[in-house]
Amino acid sequence: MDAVHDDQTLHNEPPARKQQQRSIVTQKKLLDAAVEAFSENGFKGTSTRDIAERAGVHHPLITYHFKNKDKLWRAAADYVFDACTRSLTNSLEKHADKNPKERMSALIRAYVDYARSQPALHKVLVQEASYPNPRLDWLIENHLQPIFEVTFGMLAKLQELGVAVPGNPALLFNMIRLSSGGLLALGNELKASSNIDIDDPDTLDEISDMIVRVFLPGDMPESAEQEHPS
Amino acid sequence: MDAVHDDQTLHNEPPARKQQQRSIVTQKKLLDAAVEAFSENGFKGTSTRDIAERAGVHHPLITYHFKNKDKLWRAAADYVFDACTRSLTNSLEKHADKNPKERMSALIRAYVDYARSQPALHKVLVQEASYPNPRLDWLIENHLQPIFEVTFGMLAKLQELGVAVPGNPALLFNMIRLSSGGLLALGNELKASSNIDIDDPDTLDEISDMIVRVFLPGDMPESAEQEHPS
DNA sequence: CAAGTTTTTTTCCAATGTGGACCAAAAGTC
DNA sequence: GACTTTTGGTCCACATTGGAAAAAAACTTG
Repeated sequence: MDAVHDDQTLHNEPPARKQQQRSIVTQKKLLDAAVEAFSENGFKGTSTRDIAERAGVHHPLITYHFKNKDKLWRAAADYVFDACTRSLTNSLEKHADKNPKERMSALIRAYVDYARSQPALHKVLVQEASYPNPRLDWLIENHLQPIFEVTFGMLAKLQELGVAVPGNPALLFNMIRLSSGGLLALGNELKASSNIDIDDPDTLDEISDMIVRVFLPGDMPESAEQEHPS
Repeated sequence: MDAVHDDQTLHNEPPARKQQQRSIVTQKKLLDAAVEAFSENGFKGTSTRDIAERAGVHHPLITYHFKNKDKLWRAAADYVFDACTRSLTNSLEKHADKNPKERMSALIRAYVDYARSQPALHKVLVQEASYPNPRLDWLIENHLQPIFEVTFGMLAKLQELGVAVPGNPALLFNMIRLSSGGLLALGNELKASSNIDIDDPDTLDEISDMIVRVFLPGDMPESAEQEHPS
């Protein structure tokens, strides 16, 4: 009777019957619309009706599928950040045999690509970090913290090797994150103010290349070139 | 009868009498409140009543002083961006006799300091750049374009001198801008996610130092050390 | 196909937020 | 003391808000 209690969203009671295909489609449409709307207008500035309209769906379906606005926001955040984490993890696995600099370069590239396909990643964060609020805490605990810790370590290692610029690795990490995510979130502005077109695939190459060149200027030392998969 | 027609806001008819002190105070209170509210919740997500409440002022005074919400937004943007431009211009004048690298370093420092005192600078931009809209165009034309052009030139020069990292100067400029402005806009998040406290004055030093170290890694060549004030 | 379940549609609501108008009182200016 | 600027208090017509409820439709499963 209530999709909120399905496996897809909450795990209370096992559904007597499996979720229908059209239900999955509506949920996805709603999530996409929610991400778009929330990233444009923030949590407070977005109405559930606006989301439903963007999704091309009757608005009471939000109540049906996600219970309420807050839970919809969380589902939308999961949707975006889980995909991001998957994409980053994927890159790490794919380049597990490469040296640390190449691994980090690939990670940056993966992040840039994802931020391009989903600029909401950065926008939602700026929106929620604007003032202390429970959604921000939730976001940090559930999505940011895990990725950050891994990346801090990688960066610190690269600093030891003389590849990454020295200084507080946390600061370094956030500068990298903001340079890439921010550029792609400001797409509309950059085109008009700086003649940068993030829709041009070459621009993406240019961005990730420059980030690597700027933040990881050193070459890998010979000794560490081959071993050190840890 | 209508403060909107005063010199302070629009320049239609000269006021028969000079603006009263308390009027200036309320305008300032409203502008501060507007900046805060707009940067937190975006244009759409902010109500004039919310602004009036933050300012501790009866909401019809907004109509009186600024005519409507849109004009209030523009006045608030002027308020923030004019101060920023003043601060940057000031830094440039103050270091007019220094060499290009030192001049740019000081400029970055001035920007970091201003972004700290007014995180709305960055937030408002991300808010408005979220989707094409007339306020964004207005912002670019009236506030961003002028500063950008000057800075592009300075950066290109520094690239020629081998001080700044090579690559599209516009991209470089925006990365610098995002690294600094973004870090300070994400203050709430950074404290919780990365243990970075932007309220600590040392952190500000650390940030501007790292930006210089990262984006302007080269030393000034001997030859250009002394001359080249142009 | 028929019973039972999931999903969607339609309609409704009560609350409150919306930007803005209006005018009388108060405070300031000349 | 005449006049103007600024503020306080009130009101409005209306749109939007998140959400409830019930009936209709679509689908699944036996």
